[in-house]
Amino acid sequence: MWKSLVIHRKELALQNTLVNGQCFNWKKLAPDHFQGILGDFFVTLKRAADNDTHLHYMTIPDDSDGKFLTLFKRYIQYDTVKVQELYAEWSLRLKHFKEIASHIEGVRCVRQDPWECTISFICSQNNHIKRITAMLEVMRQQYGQYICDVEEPVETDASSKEEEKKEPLKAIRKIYRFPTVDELKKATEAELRGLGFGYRAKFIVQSVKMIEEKGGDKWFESLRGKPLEKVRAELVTLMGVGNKVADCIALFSLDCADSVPVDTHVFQIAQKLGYIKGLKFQASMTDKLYVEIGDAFRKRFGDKAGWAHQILFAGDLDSFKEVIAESKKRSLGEITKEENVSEIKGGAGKANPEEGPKQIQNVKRLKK
DNA sequence: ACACTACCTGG
DNA sequence: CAGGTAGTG
Repeated sequence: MWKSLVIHRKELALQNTLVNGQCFNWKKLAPDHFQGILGDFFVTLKRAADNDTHLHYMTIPDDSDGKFLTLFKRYIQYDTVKVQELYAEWSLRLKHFKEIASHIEGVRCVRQDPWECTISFICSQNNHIKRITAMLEVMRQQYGQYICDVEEPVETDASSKEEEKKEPLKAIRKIYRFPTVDELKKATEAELRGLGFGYRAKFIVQSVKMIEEKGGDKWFESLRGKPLEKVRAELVTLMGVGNKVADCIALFSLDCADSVPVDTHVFQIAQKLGYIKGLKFQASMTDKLYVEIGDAFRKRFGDKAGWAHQILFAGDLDSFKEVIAESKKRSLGEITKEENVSEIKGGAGKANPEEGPKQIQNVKRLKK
């Protein structure tokens, strides 16, 4: 049974929020048509082309008591964050932010379950979204609780396309929820390797054990509300969790809106644009440098810098790449030149008077 | 503190 | 090479 929730496209664009790399539990069936697994529910989300204000949803099991709606609202931070206000504020404050953001409206950070988020991002290292999504699907099917069957059009390759054009093949996809700590505890390294997790298999097994020893879900909950530095320090103790993954977990599941995950791409952009203090080029990421780049973002965007980061880099997906690549480059360059940005509400980071755009002269290639 | 590398797998 | 990390000099 279909129901609907009032939320404008500009507050939540399914494409820009659900499959931008912050979570891996959603599948795009068509534009504005997605399916995913959220808690105990299998969810279908849809927007009509002629309706900007309503989001339609259907779940299995049916949401007869509104339990899903509560869960979903918390997931998208419906009551707590208005992204249009953030867009407006940064657009006003920072030249060209608007230019970028106008191409990628409705980007939100979702508030995920920290346990699922942690395992997901351990899988994300040195990996791409498509495979991460596939790996986690396998993990759910192997260790999670069964929810339901869903009929889906089967993926066709080019050669067989002709014959299947008339009546597209349907396949049954079995939907399972994400395993609990106890459920995933049963997985062995060999098992996970066999399932295609590669060298991450060991990290998962060890981290699951560590998480359990620390108290599981209760440990994660105890991290909420703590400052980012503290949260990151705790998370980094897990095997397979470094700064970047820790920041992803903090931002996407533990309410650290000021967390700025610095991946290789952000690192390279920051370097070229002189986000980094001093003129000396550094070939590799260090703890110090990592924090420095994050601080540069926090100084410019304030206590929700992680959201700004997410909006700016959500556009790095193929669908947007060409459209905004140029405007983004200019924009980020512009941002470094902005004065007085530390006045932004809740602006964090230390003021640094002598900081300014410094073109790095001899930027050698990062990778060969 | 920083540099460098191995590491699973597949597009 | 891909939205990294642990381990080693």
